[in-house]
Amino acid sequence: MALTEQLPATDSISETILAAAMRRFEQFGYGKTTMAEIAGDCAMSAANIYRYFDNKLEIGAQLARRCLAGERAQLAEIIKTSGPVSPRIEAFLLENLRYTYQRWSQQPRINELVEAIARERTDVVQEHLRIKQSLIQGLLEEGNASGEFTVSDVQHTAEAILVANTVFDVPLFMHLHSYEKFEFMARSVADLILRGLLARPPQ
Amino acid sequence: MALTEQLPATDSISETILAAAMRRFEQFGYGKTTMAEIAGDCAMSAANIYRYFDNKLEIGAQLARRCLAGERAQLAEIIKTSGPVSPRIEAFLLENLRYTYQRWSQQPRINELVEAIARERTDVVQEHLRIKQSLIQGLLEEGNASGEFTVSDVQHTAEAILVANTVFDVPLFMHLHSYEKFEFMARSVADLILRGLLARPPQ
DNA sequence: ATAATAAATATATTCTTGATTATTCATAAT
DNA sequence: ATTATGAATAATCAAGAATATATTTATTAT
Repeated sequence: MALTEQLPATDSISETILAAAMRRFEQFGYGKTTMAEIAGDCAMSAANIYRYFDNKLEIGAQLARRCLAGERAQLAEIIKTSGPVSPRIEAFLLENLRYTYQRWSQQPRINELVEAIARERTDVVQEHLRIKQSLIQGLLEEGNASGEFTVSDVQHTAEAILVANTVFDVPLFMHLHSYEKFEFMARSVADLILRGLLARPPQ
Repeated sequence: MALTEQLPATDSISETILAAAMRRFEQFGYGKTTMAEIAGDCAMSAANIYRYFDNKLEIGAQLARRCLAGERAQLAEIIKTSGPVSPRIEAFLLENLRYTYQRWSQQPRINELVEAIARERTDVVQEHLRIKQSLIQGLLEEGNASGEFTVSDVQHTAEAILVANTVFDVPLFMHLHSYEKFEFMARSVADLILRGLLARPPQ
């Protein structure tokens, strides 16, 4: 299984538009940025943007996709180290939390973008979750192969692990606790799950 | 540990007001119900309600507390059966989901009340979670006593179980999947957790 | 043909203002 | 004293006009 995903081919004008939009979204937010402003930054008319993107939401969706792909690249980086799988699963889940929290607290504008997309472009988020699930699935398979785990249904187990970590994945919850508290809870959940995954000696 | 909670002492006029408010909230929702209407139903002036409740939100909070207490009573009912603890934990988590889903789909008005309270009276929800956690804690202790589990830190484990089930507890997520899908996922998560809780034979 | 635009239209947002409603208070009834 | 109210005030909501913005279309330039 390839851990590095393929990016779609890109043409230069689309890229220019995306870059301009990203700068605006970062600084002023998705809602406050107008098509005219993005166009102005690219020295073109607003109408011309529509030759490259269906609409504003599609620009947002493409940027959100990249943002989420970056997050997954970071996660993929973490788990591709060698050694036992358990600590890598824990590291994966903790990194996932770290990313959610820091985007929520440090990049509220980007977060606003991601939330808007989550609301109106469910497909983007679902793709993200699907790929994250496949990353976990890979880890489970690796653990099975090495004898560390004996997971019979890697697909549904990976899904369950993801679902159990929902609270660490949704910015909406981040205001409820301090980062330290969340980190503690994520460790607890990870440990709880890992205890169940570890292979048992035949009874 | 007492499984039945103590309700606060109540006087009759407060009860009349609460009952009228509940009928209105059920039928028309929290937002659309006015203090004047509640007062009218009780044949009193709106001003008089303020002799019994601080404000409208407090009426909503008290009703929400009762609603959540009813939910917990149902959960307590389920887990007080005898026999092995594992299936009772699973039943607890499934019942928790069932309650969330059916309130979301069948009683949208009541749900609106609970959501308003969740937003503006965090304390009510936190108390609910605290007591649910203590219910799970009781199960873990029971499992430890019977030798079914070997859980070293029942408090934090109970918290982790609750946190891992967040998605089944928040109405906001209910639109994402069918009930059947949620039920399947809740089973997966429960099984994942239970595998880790079960006592291992000494290695 | 392709790329781009200005002008036209449709959609969404903001703002204003009037009405509704929550809450308080001074006063009356018991 | 206690219970209750009508009237006053403050806060919120809702409807609609005005504005701003997204998107489409007809046209121009290359």
